Amino acid sequence: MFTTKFFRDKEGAKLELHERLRLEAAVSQVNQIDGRTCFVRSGVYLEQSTLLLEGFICRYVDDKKGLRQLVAVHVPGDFVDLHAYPLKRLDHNVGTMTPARVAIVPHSELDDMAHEMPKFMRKLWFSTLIDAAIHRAWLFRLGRLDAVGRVAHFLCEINARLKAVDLSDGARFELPIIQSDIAEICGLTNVHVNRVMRTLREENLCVFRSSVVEILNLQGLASRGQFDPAYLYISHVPQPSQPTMSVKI
Amino acid sequence: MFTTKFFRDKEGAKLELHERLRLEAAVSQVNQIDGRTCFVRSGVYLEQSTLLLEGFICRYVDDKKGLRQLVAVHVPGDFVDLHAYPLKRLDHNVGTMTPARVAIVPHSELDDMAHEMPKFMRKLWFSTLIDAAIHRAWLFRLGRLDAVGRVAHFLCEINARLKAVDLSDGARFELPIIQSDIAEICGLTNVHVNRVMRTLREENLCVFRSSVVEILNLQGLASRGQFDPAYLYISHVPQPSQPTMSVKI
DNA sequence: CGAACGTTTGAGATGACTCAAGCGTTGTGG
DNA sequence: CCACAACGCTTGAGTCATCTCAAACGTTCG
Repeated sequence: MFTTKFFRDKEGAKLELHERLRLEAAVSQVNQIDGRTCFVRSGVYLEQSTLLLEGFICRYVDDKKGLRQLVAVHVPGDFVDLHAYPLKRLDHNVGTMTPARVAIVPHSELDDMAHEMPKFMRKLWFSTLIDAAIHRAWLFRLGRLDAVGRVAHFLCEINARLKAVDLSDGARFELPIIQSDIAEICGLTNVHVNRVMRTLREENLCVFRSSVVEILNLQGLASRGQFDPAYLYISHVPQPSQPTMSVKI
Repeated sequence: MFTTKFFRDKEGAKLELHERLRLEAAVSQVNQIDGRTCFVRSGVYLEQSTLLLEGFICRYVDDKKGLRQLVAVHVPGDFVDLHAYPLKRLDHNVGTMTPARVAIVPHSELDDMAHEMPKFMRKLWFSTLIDAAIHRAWLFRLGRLDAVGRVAHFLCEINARLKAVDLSDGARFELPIIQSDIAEICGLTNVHVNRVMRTLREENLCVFRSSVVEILNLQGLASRGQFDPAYLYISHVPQPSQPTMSVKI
């Protein structure tokens, strides 16, 4: 089933079975895409959106020197460019980070579903708002955290999101990306990301080797990255057993 | 009329007159709020949203030292926390930057409008997606620009947004905020923002004094901040140069 | 007039960057 | 099956942007 991961564990907005089935039926095709391939260009008119089934996809903006800033990373179950349904043209590019399997949903099908199931539309809207909430967490990360904190925050986020779709056991998961990807996510250079990873290793917080992330001290890593998963709106997340660090303001 | 500025000039999603009138009718009250006041706290259950009529409002996240990262700035005409309609609880705080006049719209009214005018709901969705697009531009700003670029980018954005609601003549506008606000927006210290403002002044790009921004060289400022207004989805903005066609990243 | 607040400037510290080189792994073609 | 190229990781040394701390200055307002 294509949609088993979509909206899994979303607080207050789970999909009904009939919604899930209708969405399944709306899938026009399933594609395999090579790794590191851009498949949606900024500014192009779109009539379909992409549900990610397997692999990792990112959204990014190019600067004038050709460097990239990633603005989102997507994990299986994410409706990657659902916002293209109302927007029609995106302000950024979308590409795979790894080989990926995706399900294509034509916007015309979403139109039909909007008539049939207005409540479902609300849930799709909700889904795009979670992406926006993640953007805000990323803004906090870039604006207020130092290099180690940024990487720690990112790893905590991905761990939480992968756990929600059973792709992390809560402390260990596959993440087939390279250090320069993390640099493009965290607004750092790849050289510095390398030093950050060493720091995380030396502080026994986290190890990232051969595409596997192993979190050795989840609470410590979360504290280092000031990570609070509330913005992910995942059900049953034990609320931030807050890092016990009272700090004088 | 409360809604004259809302969705003004939005590309491909202008409001019909009857939609505008219905929204007017949905306003339950109009409030005046003091400057620098938080009026929506992160995590609190909400049953209404806020349309900004006059003044400036921001959304922000606190870090553990009590420092703030602004994640959005709103200008008159913005439906500030419309995303609270589907989300119900926000992941951030909302507060005024200046004294502000706001119109309150109960979510129950939006429910009614959803039944009466499904197309209007689509436009509200669209509106929240523009906020997300702005988040992405801010991510680019923080991740890829240096201090001068960040401030330049921000000033270009505010200029463009204020111009769309007739609060900038395209080069000069009131912005009653202080340098530390810009610091909290751009992920810098207020001391450094001060030096950046001097640089912009010395390079004859822009002057910011007594709450007035005067852009002396719009093109130069945009170039310094790598600003491309496409993400604002404003009608009749001269479209940017389009992307290249290579596919492999 | 004085207090509060915001701006400006200086000097020194530091975190992240740049450039450069070496190392390890993987995949491939001779 | 080895050699080598390509790629990613690691480390070092020097530079630079931004931060921190500190002080002075300007403006507003009670």
